[in-house]
Amino acid sequence: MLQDIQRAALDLVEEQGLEATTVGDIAARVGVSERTVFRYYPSKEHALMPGQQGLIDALVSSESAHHTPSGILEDLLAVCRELFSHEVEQRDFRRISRLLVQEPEMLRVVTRQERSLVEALSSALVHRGVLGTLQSLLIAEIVTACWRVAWQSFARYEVDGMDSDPVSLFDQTVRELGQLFPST
Amino acid sequence: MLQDIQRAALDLVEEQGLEATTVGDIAARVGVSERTVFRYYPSKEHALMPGQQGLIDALVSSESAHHTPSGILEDLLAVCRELFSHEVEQRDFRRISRLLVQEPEMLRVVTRQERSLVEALSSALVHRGVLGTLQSLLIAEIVTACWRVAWQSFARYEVDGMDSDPVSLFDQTVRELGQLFPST
DNA sequence: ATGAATCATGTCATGGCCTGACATCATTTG
DNA sequence: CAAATGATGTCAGGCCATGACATGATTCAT
Repeated sequence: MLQDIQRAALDLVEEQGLEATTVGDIAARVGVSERTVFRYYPSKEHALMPGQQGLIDALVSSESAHHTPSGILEDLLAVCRELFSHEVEQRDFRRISRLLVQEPEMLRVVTRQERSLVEALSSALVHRGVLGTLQSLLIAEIVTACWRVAWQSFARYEVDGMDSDPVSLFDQTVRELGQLFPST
Repeated sequence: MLQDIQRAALDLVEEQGLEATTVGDIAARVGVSERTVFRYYPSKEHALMPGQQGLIDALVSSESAHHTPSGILEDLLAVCRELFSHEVEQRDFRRISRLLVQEPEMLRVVTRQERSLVEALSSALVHRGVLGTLQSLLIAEIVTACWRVAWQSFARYEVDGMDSDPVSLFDQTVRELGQLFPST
């Protein structure tokens, strides 16, 4: 049912656009009542976007042998890289990616939901006891930003019909990030 | 009127919390109709948060003598640093800062609005012709993240009743950021 | 000063999102 | 078989947001 609703939601947004798609439409498409949609998803946004719980879990539960901010960041980005390559295989990841570009509002939905990621990750980092609050917050923001930028780049390629290797796209993002801070 | 509404909105959120404060409450407090509130602000969120148009304008219109990604980032962060110190002088900046910590949902409001900043800045950077799309996007995300982290840190100090120098807080954020990418 | 145009505001209606309360039906379980 | 459980529908209501239109004030040209 969860998937039925999400599929219907994505179908409808592709057909009619985001703004024109109401929860009632989605419910009707699935053949359930509007109320039922809200039983499965806390909001219309969540029905459209599966959320990043997998990413959150992976990052929060990841271990790091390093004890420096830069080492920890590196490990977290490695986790992202790994997960990103798997995500692409998910059935609806590409559809959502295309919507990210075609419906600007979708990116806001994503960004809003990613707050949970930043909050969970930063507090998990603080909890490890190695990093300060500011460092943890900063790292969580950077990791999230990387994920979003890589994803958005991937999405652009998808829409343009170009084939792209998600992993190398992620690597490129991280590489560009590193180049922003030259070794002086 | 713009300020009247915002003040009333902030007053009410401080008194009753964010969730309990309706647009009707705000309108009643100011003595206008609900409809009028929406004439001045496109949404309840905007009434609470003045938006970052000043920051957007400053960043987008800033000039940079540098032609490397790292140089441009450095200049953009300098603009932020400058603006940040001014923002703190604004009458309601501290109030909003406190709400950022006390009402978690407020941070989501901010984050959502900051999408405009990322979009405007990244497309402005692309337009300068020096940076690629991915680089521009990445820089815009980093700049925004820095602003948010510095602001959030400032807000935490505010709530804890500690005095803090916003500029040195911003500097610290940038410094920590740099340390995430060790010169190898 | 007058009449028209403009502007700010209010009122009303509507639609979409979301939640709580309760009824209903099917499934499971003892 | 009967009770408990769970999934779903129905209904009511509140809040956010927008469009259409009326009204009163202000401005401005004559």
